[in-house]
Amino acid sequence: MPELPEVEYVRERLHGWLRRRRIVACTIADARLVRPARVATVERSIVGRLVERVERHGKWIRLTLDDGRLLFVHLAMTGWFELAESEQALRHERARITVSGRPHLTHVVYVDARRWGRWISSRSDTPTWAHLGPDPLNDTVDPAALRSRFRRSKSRSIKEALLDQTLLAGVGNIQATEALWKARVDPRARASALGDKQVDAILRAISWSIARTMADLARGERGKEDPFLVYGHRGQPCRRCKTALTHIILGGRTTTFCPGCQTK
DNA sequence: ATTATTGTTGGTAG
DNA sequence: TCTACCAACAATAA
Repeated sequence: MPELPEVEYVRERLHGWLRRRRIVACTIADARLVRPARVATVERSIVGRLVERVERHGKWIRLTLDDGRLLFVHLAMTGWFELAESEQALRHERARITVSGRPHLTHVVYVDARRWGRWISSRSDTPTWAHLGPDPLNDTVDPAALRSRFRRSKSRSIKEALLDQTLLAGVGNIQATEALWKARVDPRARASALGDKQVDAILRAISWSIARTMADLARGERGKEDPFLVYGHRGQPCRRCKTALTHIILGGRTTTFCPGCQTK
């Protein structure tokens, strides 16, 4: 389910469950999760270690262990973490980390219906992590730097550019759709053609959208009625100008927008 | 039965 | 080397 706000929510929970705890057991039930590494190798690399840090950049989570070992986790479309009360496997459980605790052992379970998620155990940052763009929640994004990155792409739309994790980390299809509506920018506009004002408006809109989703999560609104203004609302009247929202495919993803008030 | 889905990646072509 | 495009990955819900 996750884009940046959901991944941050997961990170906060993991931090509470794992930080300063010792990993006493790890079972990886799905070899796909760690491919091309071996399940036993990854399990062995983290068992016995203390978890020192749980961090996030974009949609990636990085656990730092007390010997410097790093465990990178990507939730992809349907990855999530839950606490399990017993040895009984949860629905779609793919892996489990058991940590020592007071008073009992804690079973932190990774569930993932579609099995697109990834765990990577490494002694140093992966190239993917190293190449991520600035994180709109953790970092101060430099609008001028972002504009110059946008200008380098010849033909790409702003919608496609926003999904490029090396430009900005953590923005997914929902956040991009919502932010472009909020910023009144046509998703088909060439990224290279955007003016300073538009880029500034998009950055503000991304922060707004992330903050709104995080507030919903904090209120425990997950799975409640849909909080989005345009995503998934094709055919409905635009809340600003009443024009019917339409949709197109950009970068292989459904993109809903208002043809009336989102301009190039 | 059909269609859609909040994400990345590897291959290919240019 | 870089950019762009697209199929593939897999399970569920409407």
